Amino acid sequence: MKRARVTLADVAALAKVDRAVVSRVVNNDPALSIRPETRERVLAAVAQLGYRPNAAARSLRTARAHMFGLFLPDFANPVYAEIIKGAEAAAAGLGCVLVTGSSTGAGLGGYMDLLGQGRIDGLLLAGAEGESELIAQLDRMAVPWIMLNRRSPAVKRYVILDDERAARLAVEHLVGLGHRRIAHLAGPEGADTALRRSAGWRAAMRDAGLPDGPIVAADYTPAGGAAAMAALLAAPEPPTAVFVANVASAIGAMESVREAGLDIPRDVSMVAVHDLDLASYLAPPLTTVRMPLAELGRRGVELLGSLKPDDSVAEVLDGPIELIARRSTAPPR
Amino acid sequence: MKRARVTLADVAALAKVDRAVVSRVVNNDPALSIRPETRERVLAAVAQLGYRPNAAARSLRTARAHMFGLFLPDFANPVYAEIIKGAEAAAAGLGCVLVTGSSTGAGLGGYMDLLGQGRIDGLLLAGAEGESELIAQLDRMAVPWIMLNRRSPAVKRYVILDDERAARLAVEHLVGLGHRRIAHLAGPEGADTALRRSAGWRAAMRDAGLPDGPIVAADYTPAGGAAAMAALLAAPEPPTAVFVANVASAIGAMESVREAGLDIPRDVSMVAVHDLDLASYLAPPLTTVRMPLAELGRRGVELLGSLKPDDSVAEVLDGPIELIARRSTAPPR
DNA sequence: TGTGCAGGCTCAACCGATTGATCTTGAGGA
DNA sequence: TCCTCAAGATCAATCGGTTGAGCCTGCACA
Repeated sequence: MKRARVTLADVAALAKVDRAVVSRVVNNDPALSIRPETRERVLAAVAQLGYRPNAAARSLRTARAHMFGLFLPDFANPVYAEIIKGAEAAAAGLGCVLVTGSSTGAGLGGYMDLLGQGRIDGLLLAGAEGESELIAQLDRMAVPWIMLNRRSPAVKRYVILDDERAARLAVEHLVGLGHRRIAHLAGPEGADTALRRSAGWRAAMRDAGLPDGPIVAADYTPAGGAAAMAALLAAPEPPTAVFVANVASAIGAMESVREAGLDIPRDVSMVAVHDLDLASYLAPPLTTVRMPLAELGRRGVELLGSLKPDDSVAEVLDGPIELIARRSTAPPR
Repeated sequence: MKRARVTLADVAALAKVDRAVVSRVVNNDPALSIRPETRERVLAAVAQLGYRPNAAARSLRTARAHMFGLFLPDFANPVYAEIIKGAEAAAAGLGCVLVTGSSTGAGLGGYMDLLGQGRIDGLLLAGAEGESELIAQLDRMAVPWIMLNRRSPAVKRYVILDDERAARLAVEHLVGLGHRRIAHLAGPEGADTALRRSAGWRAAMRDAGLPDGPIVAADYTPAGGAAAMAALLAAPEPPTAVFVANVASAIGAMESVREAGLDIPRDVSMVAVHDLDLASYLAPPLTTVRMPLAELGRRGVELLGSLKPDDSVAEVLDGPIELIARRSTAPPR
């Protein structure tokens, strides 16, 4: 294993020019006027030595890290995988990489401690955890941040999806099939996405001239969904359809329906927010509303890259939202 | 939003000491002898100004980035989520953060280009993509690397799990239930994990005095599993049980069984490698073999942190491997 | 009174790239 | 012949921490 550690100076020596020239050639400095043959010599030296600029030195001098942070609750939730993909691609487009951190580690505070000063050019906060103390700390550290799919209480710094519309699509689908008693298996209390989806459900029910059905809150996990669904089914007059706020909960909810000896969609129709590959392989294949999650990650990075420090952002991302009808929804009996 | 940019010099000025003292206090340099009251003054100044060391400057001087890379095929596969969690926790324990990259972006080559020189102290390569060209490049860049759950062809630099044992456990479970025609829905051809799991299956069959059943290769995806399972079922004498090399494939395989009008476990028993939360919520709940995936990530980081550059590692991780019996396995009819 | 020594700090070089300022050379014009 | 100017390249300060070497001061001991 050869240990190289090639620096600007090495390249400069080989090309017989000053380090400054090499730097300017490497960075394509438009202010540089140089003879073509000199440029060739430099590029040849770069190639021959396999030179790559030292990230730390560059960051130190330019005060740009070429790195974005992405903090999320849990890698195990495939919904975040989509967001990561979009963010990663956008970052790569800007010549940057992504550092990811999750709440399953030391939490946002611990994560920021590990990062230290100036390691990232901006931070994306996906999902939960909006502790304003930490936000204040981010501001003190001069790190631009944006919340993804979650509004910040104080400052306008977020990109969200049109969850209300997603909910409407889902409910309208159920109404169109003839359902009238449509329950809502909502997200965790206080979660912003949960609120927006609930609002959409309520609005759509009203528009259809239907009374609000029962609503139960649950974590965005299979276990949470299972418990909540059991509660809904235990009611004296159970719903004929359920609008589930998240596909992870829906997976658990389906299990509860089976446990209760009922059939989807014969006894209960089910539609959930967020489309995953997995949805088509569930039993029965789950009807979902596809949301532009990758787009959300992409846009977040894009904004971090272009935003001025004190600008506020309050964007409802205008991506395709569509109902993917599968076999978990059917007319009521 | 206040923009601070507090440096060592600011702290030193406030505490009326030299920058060197502040640096040594902050880093708990044992070689420093200092009066307690001075130390107090320094710490007070640090706290008052909210000083945090600049990561770039520190990296530049010490040639340590306090950052590890983790490259994986796809964030959407929950198996990698487990590995990430373990790696993240271990990195945090070493005071480091994790940069993740995936093949869905620009690939390993592009990822390394983005990282540049000296940004990471080591790289974990999870899953596929073992192009030796890139490995050579890593060596040139003096980046220690380790493959996770995949052996490298040339150099001994890997940590793997005991996939052969996992396969044995699965097959023995099926044999114990009375199955004799046990098929294998293997991983992608050439994948190292696939080979090891196949070997385990073959060995366990032999030990049980059974002839090898049919074997079909598939991607570690639901779609791959579905296609492969369909092929197995189309055989003149279909198996009564299937050992599936990966839980993602199993999800697709289950769907194929249902499509064929058959029942799990009445007509076909199924057991898959890797336990996920999700497995208990499938229909029926899937019997799996739990592997210490988080442990794998943890150990990878640990080795990166302690390994000397040219050491070789060839470790079979000794973590708990256990069969989680659920309802997808039963005696044959 | 001088010497030795250690405790407690300070000095300053260095890591590697960037970038505004400056120098050199040769051509063209007066 | 002298001056101007621009192309083409170099100089050197700078980013913020780290760290080995060195500098004071005061005390102990002879």
